[in-house]
Amino acid sequence: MPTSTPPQNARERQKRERRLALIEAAQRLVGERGLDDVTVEEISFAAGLSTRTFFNYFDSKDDAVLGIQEIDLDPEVRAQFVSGGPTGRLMTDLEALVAGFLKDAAPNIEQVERAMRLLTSEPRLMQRHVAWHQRVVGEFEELLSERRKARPSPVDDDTIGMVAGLLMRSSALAWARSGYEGDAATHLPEAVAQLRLLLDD
Amino acid sequence: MPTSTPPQNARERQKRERRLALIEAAQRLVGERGLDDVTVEEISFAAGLSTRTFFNYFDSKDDAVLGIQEIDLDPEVRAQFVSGGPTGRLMTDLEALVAGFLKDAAPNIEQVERAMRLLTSEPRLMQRHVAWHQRVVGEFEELLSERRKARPSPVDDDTIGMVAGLLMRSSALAWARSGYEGDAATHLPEAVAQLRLLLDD
DNA sequence: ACTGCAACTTGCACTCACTGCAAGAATAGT
DNA sequence: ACTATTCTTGCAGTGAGTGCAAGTTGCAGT
Repeated sequence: MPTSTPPQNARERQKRERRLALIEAAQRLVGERGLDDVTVEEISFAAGLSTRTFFNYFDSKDDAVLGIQEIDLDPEVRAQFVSGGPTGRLMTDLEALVAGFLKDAAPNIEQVERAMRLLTSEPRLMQRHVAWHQRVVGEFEELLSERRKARPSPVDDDTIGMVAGLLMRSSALAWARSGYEGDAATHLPEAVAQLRLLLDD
Repeated sequence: MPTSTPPQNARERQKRERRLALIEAAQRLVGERGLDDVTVEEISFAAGLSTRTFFNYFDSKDDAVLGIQEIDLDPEVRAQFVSGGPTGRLMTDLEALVAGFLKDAAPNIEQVERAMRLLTSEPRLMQRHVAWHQRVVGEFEELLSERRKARPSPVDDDTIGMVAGLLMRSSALAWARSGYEGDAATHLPEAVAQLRLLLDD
């Protein structure tokens, strides 16, 4: 059961369709010709929209290629983490939180996969990608400072947030290495294990 | 004794001076008026150079504000790490490596401090900053894959690189929190301790 | 169906970051 | 002093991104 109910009215549907069309066009054209040889005008035209409208949907060309969107974590996962759950052990709960994010961030697996492939062929995109990643870490930190009330920790938000970000990225990389089998959250335990291994060296 | 010998010939000296002038002008003007209300033309003029020359020194306005430059790690630190030293224990050696980077990355303390302050007042800069940070992590990974020959590790380069990046950032943050007392490397042990604390939760 | 409303799209005009090129100035080596 | 090299600069151009105001389209109530 999807947490976000699919849109019923025409407005919402069109919005989603247009967004999708823009991402699809951007990824396809950039894949064919390279990031710097595709203009926003071309992407917009290919998606059947005006250039101006493109910028109603995305802040930049790069964002469209990466399909970057607002992150809205499953409220249930969020609530549970903030209230000190699900297990009460921080590292374990962090794992659950990151898994929730990974599920939310990838509504469309193929799109994410394409984005990750373009990320390696177009290094410039990495900039926007890590900026997004940083925003997610910021989100983690907010949740942490709330959770702190329910269950204090001697470790500061920055460190925990960065570790959460590390786990997210590490499992995404493992997922890519596996040839995009299943979903990224599958590789989370592996990421945690690697981290422990290093620290216990 | 500084590892990089100061430049003797006029060319090198001017280059450094012009670079400095551009950074100084960029930081000052952006601090006064905000990132989006300062043009590259104004920065260049304030530094006594042409707009075109600005782009011979920096790839973007943001880079100048942050004073981003090529990273060239102390060859000695580099060689020692690659050959499996200084202690042979990965986490400890990583700490030494990061300390080396922190020293190299901050040739001018005040400049770095100003950059870090602007980083909080101008969120857009964070994008370029993390992109730079990512480049450094990439550098770490190269060193790791070389070190691997001398001293293999069961942990993969990605994870180690990210942990090194985490330590670098964590100690920079602690340094900022301390009101920029001394230098960032001072706070490295603290960063490691925090990380261990979290993992051993 | 009609109407008024709000959301969305679009064209237009504009600013400015950034680039390639070619000419000119400064500097280093001999 | 002569020359090769390196660096600066102006110029002309591309294209990303923005504010605005005028249209268009879907929505809700009557």
